[in-house]
Amino acid sequence: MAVTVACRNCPLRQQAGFRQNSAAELDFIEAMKVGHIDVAAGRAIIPQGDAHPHLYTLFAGWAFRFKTLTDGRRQILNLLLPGDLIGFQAELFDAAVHGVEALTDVELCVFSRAKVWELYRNHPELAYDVTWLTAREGAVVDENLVSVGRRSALESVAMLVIHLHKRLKAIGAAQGDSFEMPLTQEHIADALGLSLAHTNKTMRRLQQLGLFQMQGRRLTLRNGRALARLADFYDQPPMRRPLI
Amino acid sequence: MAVTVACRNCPLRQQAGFRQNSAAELDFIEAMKVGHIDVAAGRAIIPQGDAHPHLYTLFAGWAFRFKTLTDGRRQILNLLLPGDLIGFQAELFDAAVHGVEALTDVELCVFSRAKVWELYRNHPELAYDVTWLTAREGAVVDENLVSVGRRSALESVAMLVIHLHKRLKAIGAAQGDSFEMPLTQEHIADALGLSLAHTNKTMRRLQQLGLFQMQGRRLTLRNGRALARLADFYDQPPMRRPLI
DNA sequence: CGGAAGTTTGACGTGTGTCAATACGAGTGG
DNA sequence: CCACTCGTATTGACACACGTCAAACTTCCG
Repeated sequence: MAVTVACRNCPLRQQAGFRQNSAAELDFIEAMKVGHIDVAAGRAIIPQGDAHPHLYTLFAGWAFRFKTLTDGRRQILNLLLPGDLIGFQAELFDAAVHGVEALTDVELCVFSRAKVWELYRNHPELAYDVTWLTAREGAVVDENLVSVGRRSALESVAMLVIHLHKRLKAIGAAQGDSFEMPLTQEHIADALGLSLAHTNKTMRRLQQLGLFQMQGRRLTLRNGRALARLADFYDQPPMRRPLI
Repeated sequence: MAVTVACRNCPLRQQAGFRQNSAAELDFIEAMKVGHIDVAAGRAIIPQGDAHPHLYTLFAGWAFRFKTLTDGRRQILNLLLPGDLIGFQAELFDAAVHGVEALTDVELCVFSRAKVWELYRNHPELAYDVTWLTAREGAVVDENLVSVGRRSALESVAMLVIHLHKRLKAIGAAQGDSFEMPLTQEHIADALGLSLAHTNKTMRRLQQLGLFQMQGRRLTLRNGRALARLADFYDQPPMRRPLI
């Protein structure tokens, strides 16, 4: 069960990589927040095609955005981690053109759609943050698109592992070179545009090569350098909000 | 040569799908605009990895965002058409993590990065538009990712053709069922994650099936319904800005 | 006319998909 | 504590969509 905390004391804000908000902003955020809900692993947060979604922030757990074709083929667009915004595209457009599903049990902060405009009018710093978060999500999708389109299966999985590790480190959810890994091989396949069987063989090979290791649901990097070389991943400096 | 027009008279604004701006907004936009430049087809608008890019609006012509791996493999992330914003991610992050290249000869409106913050502070409607444009670009990338990851070559090309036609119609750049098509088969291959040879065979096949036709650089839809069925494309209502 | 850029085609190889069987691990109920 | 079950992981045999390579052809343009 979630222990509801005032936004000003939100543990996410303590993390490096989160901007310090002013008192006025925190007041507004708390006024805009209308609830805090739990969603069980595997349940929909926003059904694909839904017309009147809410606006959320992912407080705890993992989720993912996806699209499915009518015959059932599914593409995972990107993974959502604590601190990510959910449902803003649906706010902007008429209906959600993608679905969002909880990957683990998840806690969401619910915000009032009605106050979005007030946010833009009275809190430009927050408006800027919203744009920033939207663009950052886009950058993640871009990177995934390169994997799916131009990397081999081996390279794609290497990229996924190293990229995940980097994101988790940034929010303090990695322990050194290892982290909790709730993704099923089917999720990985759907994220990378691969089949389940081939995903399995590829992960197996990367582990035999000594690049990483899985013990239960915990993934440990064994040779980050080699993974990065394989994935053609040169670390960017972490993304910072430039204004403010 | 471009005939520079005051933003208030910008022909793009006449198109359906563009929001009406207030006089104050138009004043601000004109003050923020610092130039109007031409870029020849094939030249870089923003080099991949550049640190201090400008902020642009695509006024005329086509461009595309892309990423390349160090060994030269290239993935086109999405196509940019008149009215699209260019260089905003680079404004938000430390450096452009992707490149932008002119596909045809292109005209760009150049805007002052220094005034972005003023835009957010004094013109929330415009700030909202910026977020909206960012999210809409994301939606296009999402759709492309589904093609690359989960559609066959035949389906992907069908999707590209029909999606392009839809976007061009929305900005008045299509003539009925046909439009000017500056993409080279190599561009299409790089956008869809295919090889050049296979892209050619696939396009050839779709034409033999009577789904579309190319005469020189002009593409004409011959059976939009069948294309849509192949691509599993159900038309969404056009995206509208909800506020204001 | 010559050359560069783009398109088309064919022969051939392979990375990845498909299908199907088996093994594993964690719950659940007897 | 043992079946049983269900989701997940693993593996092998086989097929095919797509990649690679290479050559010719077509268009355009300086």
